[in-house]
Amino acid sequence: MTSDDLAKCLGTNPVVVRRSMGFLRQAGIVASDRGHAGGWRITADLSVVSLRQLHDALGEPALFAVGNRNELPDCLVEQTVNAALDQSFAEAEALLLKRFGEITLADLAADFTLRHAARRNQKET
Amino acid sequence: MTSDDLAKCLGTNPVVVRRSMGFLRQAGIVASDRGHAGGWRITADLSVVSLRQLHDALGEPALFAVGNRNELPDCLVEQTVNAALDQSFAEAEALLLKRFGEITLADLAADFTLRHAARRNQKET
DNA sequence: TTTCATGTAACATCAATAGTTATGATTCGC
DNA sequence: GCGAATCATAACTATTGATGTTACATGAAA
Repeated sequence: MTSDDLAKCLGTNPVVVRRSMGFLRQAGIVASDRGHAGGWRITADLSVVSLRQLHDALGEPALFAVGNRNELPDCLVEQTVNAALDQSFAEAEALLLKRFGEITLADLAADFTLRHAARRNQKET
Repeated sequence: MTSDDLAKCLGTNPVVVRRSMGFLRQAGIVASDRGHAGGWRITADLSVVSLRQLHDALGEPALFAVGNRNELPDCLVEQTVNAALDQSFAEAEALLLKRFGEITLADLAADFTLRHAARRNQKET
């Protein structure tokens, strides 16, 4: 599939698609071919690639909307609050990454198939 | 304490302080006095106010850095991905809010006291 | 009545993300 | 080989949300 077509599906720009797909290529999940009839291909086994791997491949972007203003503040109040929040966020992050690790692209494909069939049935009724 | 003094401590602007403190006042956690010798007072019992309550009082701002582009997309792929992520995020959010509910301002005050004593000892040595 | 505060609206700034344009490099079909 | 299709990438622009600022009104105390 070309970046142009993907961009249309995603409602965005082909360059934006290439930016993200480039990371997935570095991780060996997809490959790209230049020139005529080129575009993107999935190279990995869907049952092996987890959401966790995609997250890692995309540079482990921040999961939480908030974070410490300073990692090592002089202010003792700030240190105290940071410590309390760090602990809670670390637990939540660990759980989130664990769940991401349990969901593979094959799982999503299977769920998609169910949804697809359900929609088709609905149309026939 | 005045908004001006708080702003200096926080390295920000007094109006920004008032914006946030206004929410805490609505929740009954602090009170403000105008005029001479006015400013902000804590009105709640420190052992009763949890981080969860602060979070709620401040309007339950988003905890996660990512979210669904559309809540109810037509696209079946998007629906599939949303469902998978929603589940994981819901679990992580529940855990996070639970932890926030377990931490009170009194807990933070106690931890601060320890850190304060530790710093003092370090200076004496 | 002057001074010190908060309350609040309106505006400005900043940073991060997303989007765009432009150009170069590669591949395939003819 | 030539030209069209496609990715690669740098540079620039636009958008958005959070934050910061200014200005002015209101209220309370000395």
